[in-house]
Amino acid sequence: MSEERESLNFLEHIIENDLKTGYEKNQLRFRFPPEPNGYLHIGHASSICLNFGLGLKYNAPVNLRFDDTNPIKEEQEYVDAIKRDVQWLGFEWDTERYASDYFQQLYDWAVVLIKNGKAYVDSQTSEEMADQKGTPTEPGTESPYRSRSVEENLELFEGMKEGKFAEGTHVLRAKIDMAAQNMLMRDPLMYRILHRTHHRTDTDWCIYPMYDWAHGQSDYVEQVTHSLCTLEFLPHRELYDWFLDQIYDPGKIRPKQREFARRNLSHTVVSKRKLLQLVESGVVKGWDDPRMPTISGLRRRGYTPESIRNFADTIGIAKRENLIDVSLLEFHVRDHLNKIAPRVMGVLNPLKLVITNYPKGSEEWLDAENNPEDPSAGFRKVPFSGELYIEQDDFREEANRKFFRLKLGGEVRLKNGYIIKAESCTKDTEGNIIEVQCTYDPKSKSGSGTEESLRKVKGTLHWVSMKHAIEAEIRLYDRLFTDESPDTHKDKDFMDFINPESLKTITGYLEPSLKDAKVGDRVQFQRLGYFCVDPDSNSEKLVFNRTVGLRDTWAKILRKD
RNA sequence: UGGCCCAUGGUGUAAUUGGCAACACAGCUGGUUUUGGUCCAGUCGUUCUAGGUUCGAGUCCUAGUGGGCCAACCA
Repeated sequence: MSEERESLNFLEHIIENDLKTGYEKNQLRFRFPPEPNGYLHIGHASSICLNFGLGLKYNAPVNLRFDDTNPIKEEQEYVDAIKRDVQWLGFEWDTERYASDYFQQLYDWAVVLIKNGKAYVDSQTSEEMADQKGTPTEPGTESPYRSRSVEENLELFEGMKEGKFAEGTHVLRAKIDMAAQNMLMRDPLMYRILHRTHHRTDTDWCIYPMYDWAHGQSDYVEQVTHSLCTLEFLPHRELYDWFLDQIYDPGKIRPKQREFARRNLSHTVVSKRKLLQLVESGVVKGWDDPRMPTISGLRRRGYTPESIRNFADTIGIAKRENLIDVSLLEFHVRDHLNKIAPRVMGVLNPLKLVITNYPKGSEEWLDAENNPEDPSAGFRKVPFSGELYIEQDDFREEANRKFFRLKLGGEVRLKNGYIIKAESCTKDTEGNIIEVQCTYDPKSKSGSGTEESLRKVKGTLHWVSMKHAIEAEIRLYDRLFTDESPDTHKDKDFMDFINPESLKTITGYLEPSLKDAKVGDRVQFQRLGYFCVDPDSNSEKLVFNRTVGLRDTWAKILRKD
């Protein structure tokens, strides 16, 4: 047995340390806190895997908490989509929570702050307050309303809550320090007036807490021990702690905010605003377009939850800037699909192949192994006949020794079938090859055990019988952007890097066993890649998405030459 | 022109906390193979710079360089 020490990421080190110096293991608690204002993407997946992964590792509960403090942007539709995505990834939350569950508690605590002289109602415009904020190098100036009496503040705040004031007329601010180095400590807003309908509290409230006032207190209510967020919230930590100081009961768990660097994936964007722009501009067909880095897009593309979890585990977590190559994500989906996807044959760029010595009009059904990686997957039958389709790329009139495929006078095996030899080909008036004529060796049938069947030939081609083939729409996807980091160029917009060839739709010819394929089924088209059945399929027509191509050594050789 | 955070092979992340810099991916070479897939073996390549502390520094200190973040009634 290996005695290798398990390597920990920096957050696990923090937790281990906390376990040594204070917390009991059974006190640990985490949370994943999405705002329900958009769809989850691969970056969220990483955060989900981090938080729920820690929950699994330490056998600690993880809450799913919706950070729903802004009724202008948040909708039930997003709540539903987020829950579906987290579940699909394979995680179970302990309890489903909402920041809006705590609106009353938050209000009560705000009253405490006012009574303690730690918060006040400001009645200036947002422009005036912005002017007084100062800059990172100059201190701000205090609001003329900063010294209102506790009684007046209480009355105004209650009035705000009762809906007596119009939006924008008053806010509640924490009274901290207008000269603080940290801009967030310069009397940050705690509440604003919003006469809006909230997806859960309806019209119960016309004041809504700001993120900083809601998040840490929600962690505290839930007794979350480690509140993990991305690096841009680092300056918020001081405020997070200040707010907790105002309400903290020493007998309870005091949550800690810790920050990690968000994972950036190459050749894509993940900001909700930019994703929305892709949808609204029609570059993609929707949030779940298979080219989108959303979880719903990846799901539709054919990614498995396992592959995404493995990806997240592999890339780890740290505090430095990063750009993870999308090929690593592709590696993980291939790795998983290789183990589970049944093999089938399909031809995407058909070239007619005629076997001149095959008995006219006859056919036979050959045995084909479903998955060499999984013997228990068994075998199926595929029909063979004298007229087949092969890939155009698999035939050349002449070629050098590196070309393992079919060339005139050369031999090749048809997968699960016979060894054939190309004798001649036919061209159209423009010189394009439109048909290949060949002969086959009847004794070379796969699996027959004959001497001829055991002959080694250099290449093996996939094929389908023309007569038995079923047609399907095949959607071939490529990266959405031509640049590895499209939204980091100062002089160019990310939309300038849209890959015009991110989607190619063609007709493919598939073996008939695919007739009963169901939406979501994942298969490997042998020698081509992994494909899955798209929800656009119906009883008339099958639609396949290419999840990812197979590793292609031949393409690499071609590139080098 | 203030403060804070970060810096390890091409990419991402580790390094038993100051003790022989490693793992995955990518690359390259070869082998197996009825998928130019998978699998197997091998190989290339790393601590931003300059000082300092120390028997010993990727790790600690100082300075520099480079990158990121900070002035929404967003989260």
